[in-house]
Amino acid sequence: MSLVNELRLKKPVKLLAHEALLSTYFTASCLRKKAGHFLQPFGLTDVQFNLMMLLQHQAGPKGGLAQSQLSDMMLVNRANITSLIDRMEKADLVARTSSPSDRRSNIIILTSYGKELLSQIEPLYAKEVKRIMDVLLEDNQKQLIKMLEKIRSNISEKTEAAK
Amino acid sequence: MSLVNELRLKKPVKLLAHEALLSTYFTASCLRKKAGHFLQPFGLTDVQFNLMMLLQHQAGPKGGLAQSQLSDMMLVNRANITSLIDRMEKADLVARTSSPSDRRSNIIILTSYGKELLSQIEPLYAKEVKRIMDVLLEDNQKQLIKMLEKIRSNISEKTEAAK
DNA sequence: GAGCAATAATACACATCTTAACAAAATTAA
DNA sequence: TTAATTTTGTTAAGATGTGTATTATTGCTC
Repeated sequence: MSLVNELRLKKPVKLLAHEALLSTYFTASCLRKKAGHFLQPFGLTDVQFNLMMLLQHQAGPKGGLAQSQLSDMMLVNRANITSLIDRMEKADLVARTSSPSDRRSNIIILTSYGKELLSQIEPLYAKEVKRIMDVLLEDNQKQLIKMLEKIRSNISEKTEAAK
Repeated sequence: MSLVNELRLKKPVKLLAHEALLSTYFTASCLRKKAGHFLQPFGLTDVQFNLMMLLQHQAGPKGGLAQSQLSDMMLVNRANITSLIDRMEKADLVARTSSPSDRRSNIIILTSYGKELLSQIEPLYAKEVKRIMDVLLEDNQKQLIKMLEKIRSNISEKTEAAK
């Protein structure tokens, strides 16, 4: 089913480039919604899960990531991370620890509950991601990644949020 | 530059399918940010602009679209449209009119200011969309659209928000 | 070393999104 | 036709996103 049908549009999108943009936009929206529903039974949002995955797989040797690193890796504003960590700390998913080398910086780590919960969800999540993406052959997935990369490289403000 | 570099990740994404998902997600995020910055000088957000485009190009013969139609076309919840229209009405971009055939329904139309503003922005917007997407050949854009369509078709809850 | 610019986190105001609960109106069914 | 169901829009609570301003620290420069 095409975008026009899925969105119940009455008329086709005139500009191919615009349809490509809208497709990207709405596909991401669908993926986020799907992730949200998948994670709801575990009491997590997609954003919270992504943050926990970063802590699990991208943390340095000492463990944990600074809030500024998290905002870079999630392409969101720093201000955003503050309230996100507030909520996740309240839910005992992560904890703020102080950095020995920089007193301005908070190093965020997974709590034992956070680790436990993540280890429970992650294999199921990976399986579902594979299921969804495996409508495309591996080569096509690689091609998709390349094409999206080209598009991003052509947007001047791609790192704007990392400020 | 690859996703891993753009997000300053320390380690590669292990699962190809997951990288494809994240690529889609972050590319959409970049496109939205770009649109937001492009529209800021005109006093519009990307969401408001998209809604105005729908009113301009998807309205029925009588002109205007019901809030429920807008929520379908934007893949967002109905509750969302209420406050969005509130803000846009306050900014004199659109107006609520009553439907002659259904007293529950509001038909949303562009104000003359909204029309004027849109006609000013639209050609510039189209030009910029073309500029961004034309890093891909037409055939590649079509292929991208097809691949994303396949992915969406494989997500069970793709129309969930249209409820 | 003193002063200044950059960086990390926070606070605030506001836009956008979700779900759930509600009232009013339209539609379907018995 | 009456009753049950569905649809439309609104409200409220809460999560996520933006930009701007502020505070505390760090690092650079002279």
